[in-house]
Amino acid sequence: MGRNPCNPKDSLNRGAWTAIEDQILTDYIKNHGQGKWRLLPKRAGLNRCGKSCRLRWLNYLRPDIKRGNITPDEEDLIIKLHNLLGNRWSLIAGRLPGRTDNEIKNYWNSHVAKKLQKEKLKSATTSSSKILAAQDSDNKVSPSNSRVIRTKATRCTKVILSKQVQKLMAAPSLMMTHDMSVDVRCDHEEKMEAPSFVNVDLEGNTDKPLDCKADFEMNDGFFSALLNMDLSEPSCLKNKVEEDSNASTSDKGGCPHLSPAPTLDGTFLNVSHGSLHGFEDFHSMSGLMENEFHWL
DNA sequence: AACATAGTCAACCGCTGCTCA
DNA sequence: GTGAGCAGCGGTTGACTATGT
Repeated sequence: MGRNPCNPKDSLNRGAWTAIEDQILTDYIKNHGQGKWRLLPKRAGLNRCGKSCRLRWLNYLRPDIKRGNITPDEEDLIIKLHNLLGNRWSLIAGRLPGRTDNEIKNYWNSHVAKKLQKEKLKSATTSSSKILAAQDSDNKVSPSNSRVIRTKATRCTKVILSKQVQKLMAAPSLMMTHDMSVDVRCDHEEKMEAPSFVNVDLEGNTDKPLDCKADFEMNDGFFSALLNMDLSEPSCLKNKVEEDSNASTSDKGGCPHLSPAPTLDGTFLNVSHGSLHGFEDFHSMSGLMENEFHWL
């Protein structure tokens, strides 16, 4: 299935790129743009496979690449993002301008992982930290306990909504704003008249009561709010029902507010004005995504 | 100086998911 | 609905460099 674009038997150049090859590739992409990587080597006159060209450009030659030491701020962000996203290096890199997934992956493996391991060892030796270390260890052993959200792509994909969710969507506390648009499509299309799309208005009202499939499109504001959450701050994860109901639009900083929403297995997702509302905690959000919503 | 070991990072490999015919 | 072609992702490898003995 379109595999093996770089056949080792081909007499293509392999290994480190020369300055001349770099120049040829850079010139070609400047003139013709990137993409069509398979055709690029032939057209540019490079004796490389397209995959290799793509990698070289994305990880090394791109003009917007920031090279050099990872700053402490960046490292802090990498750790937070890794805590949230796991080994989704591409997603993590997307939040660090100028950094590539390969660079972050390498940095993680050679610096951060070891550093964290050392810290863990150190803390494990002190009696007061033993419990925390054990909890951390448990999280690693059991993915189901992890706070890592198993998203799979930079854009959100199909979501299956059950009848239960349909009912919840009719609840006024699920607010679909400009930050999150939803197309809901019925799974039982054959029983329905065309068009098969179900309208969901800003109040969450729907006109079809069946199991549905939705396309979620979340903009940067939504995702930023998610990523900017301080996961170490328990107050971010507690329900602030009264506070939120009184001042739902007075967000300051990255700690999302919560709304008194109905629950799916005790959880609910609410999105409003670029902030993220309504998580009981991240366990529940993981549960929401993995069980009721099919993110994977 | 010579060798061994550890660390770093560019590049490769195999796979998945998306698009399109 | 199916399969080919492709881009992109994450894990791994291996060349190179730095440091220690």
